[in-house]
Amino acid sequence: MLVSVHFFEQAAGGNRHTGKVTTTSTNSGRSGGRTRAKGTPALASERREHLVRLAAELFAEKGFQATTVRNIADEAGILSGSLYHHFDSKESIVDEILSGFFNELMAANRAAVDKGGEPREVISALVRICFGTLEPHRAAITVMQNDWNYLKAQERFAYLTESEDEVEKMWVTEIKKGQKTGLFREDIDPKLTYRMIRDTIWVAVRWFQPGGRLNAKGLSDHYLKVLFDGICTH
Amino acid sequence: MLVSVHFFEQAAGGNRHTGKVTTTSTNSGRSGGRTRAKGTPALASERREHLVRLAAELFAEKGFQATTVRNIADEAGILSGSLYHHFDSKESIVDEILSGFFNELMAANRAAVDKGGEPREVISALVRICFGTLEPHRAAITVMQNDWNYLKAQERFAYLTESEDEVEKMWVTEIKKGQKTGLFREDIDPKLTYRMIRDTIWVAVRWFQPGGRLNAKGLSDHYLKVLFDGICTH
DNA sequence: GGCCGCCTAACAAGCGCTTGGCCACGCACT
DNA sequence: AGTGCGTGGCCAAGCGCTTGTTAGGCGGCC
Repeated sequence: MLVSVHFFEQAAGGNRHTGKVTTTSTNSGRSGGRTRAKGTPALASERREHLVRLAAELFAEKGFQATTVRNIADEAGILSGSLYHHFDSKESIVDEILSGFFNELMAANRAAVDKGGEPREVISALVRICFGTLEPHRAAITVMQNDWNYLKAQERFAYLTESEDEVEKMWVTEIKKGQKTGLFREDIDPKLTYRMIRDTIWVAVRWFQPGGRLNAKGLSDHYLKVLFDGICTH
Repeated sequence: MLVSVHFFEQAAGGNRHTGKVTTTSTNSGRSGGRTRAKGTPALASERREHLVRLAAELFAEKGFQATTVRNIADEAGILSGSLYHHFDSKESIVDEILSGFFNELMAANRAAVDKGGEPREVISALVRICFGTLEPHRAAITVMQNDWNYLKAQERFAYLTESEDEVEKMWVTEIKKGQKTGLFREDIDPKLTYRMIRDTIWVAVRWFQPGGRLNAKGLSDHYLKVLFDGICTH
């Protein structure tokens, strides 16, 4: 609504709707180049991937539901209907983004747990993994924050809930292990503690800026300090 | 000819609209008796407040943008257009909910800071205040979580940003004070720490259940333990 | 010639909101 | 007692607009 980011090469290219004025020249000017050069038959569509990245950028700013297919098309300099040549629905776009993110995240999480070690080390690793995804997967995390309820209600995105459950088990197991070995306090609730850690990390996507004062490592270090030892001096 | 209408048209008119039957009980109680008793001219509309509460419940589940005026009207057993007899826009409904919440929150925050005391006590009080609003103001907090970006872009809701800034100053001031007196560690970033605390608290509205295992006090106690001293034993 | 990428043009459904009117009630006034 | 009238609550109908999606066609490249 408020956006209207678009650049104007589109004005020439799109040449608008009711404008009519002979489409013809339209194409010639804009995508005429296309310049996919010579070789490269574009494995599994290079254009498609580009569109996904454009969509991801918009999702990262406003979330999934708040982004319209016309927003995405505008950003790409095409019309909304043309998107359906590459995707069969708006949801399949976000599916591609989300499943990619979750595959990577779950693989990294499992590796960290399988590697073993002291609970403190494992949890440190998990925290670092999560913060580490903040930059490369901003879109997926934003969508996960804003549209979780909407998406998880659809069976297509059942993997969201499944992944969530699996991750929770990892964390709770590790926290309990730490309590047994006397490393962690007995008077904290494992499940509750996990939830708060999880939320604190992911919600950071709202104010985290890739080029900003703090990078993923700085955030992780800071948070782990507070998490393990608190903000008080001892 | 036209006279014939009188008796039942109202009852029929009540649950109209495509059969549907709506929420039933709502109506029966509603315009049938009307029963506003005798005196009580209903100061500033008692009906209106009821509608606000219904809307708040829906906002608490799905957020503001995801809730339609027809959802609200359905819940009340009336047609969407009828809502505009009480409110002049959908936004004025959420405004009522949000401004009420922020007035209460800010007053409590200011009181806690003005009361003074050790930074640890002040911060404890602030944390408890926030967790304490989770139950009575679920709707406002959910909206604040889901629709913050959309709302803060409109000047009508300028008080959101203003309040946010004021609260941040309170927290940062208090944290820095604690660092100066040697109570809090020097190696934490006040602003960053505040943000993480804030987010952790508010985001709890997603899984917090009023009748559940933990109430606001339980949550506060647990969180303050971890915040001040960490999850490790010492 | 076949495919890829895109346009044109529309669709049905849903959105927030408006307009105009009907009805029941309560108060005031004859 | 009756009449008149204001008012609060709602319905009926539909406005203009946006949403995701579809159908068919056209042009350039291998």
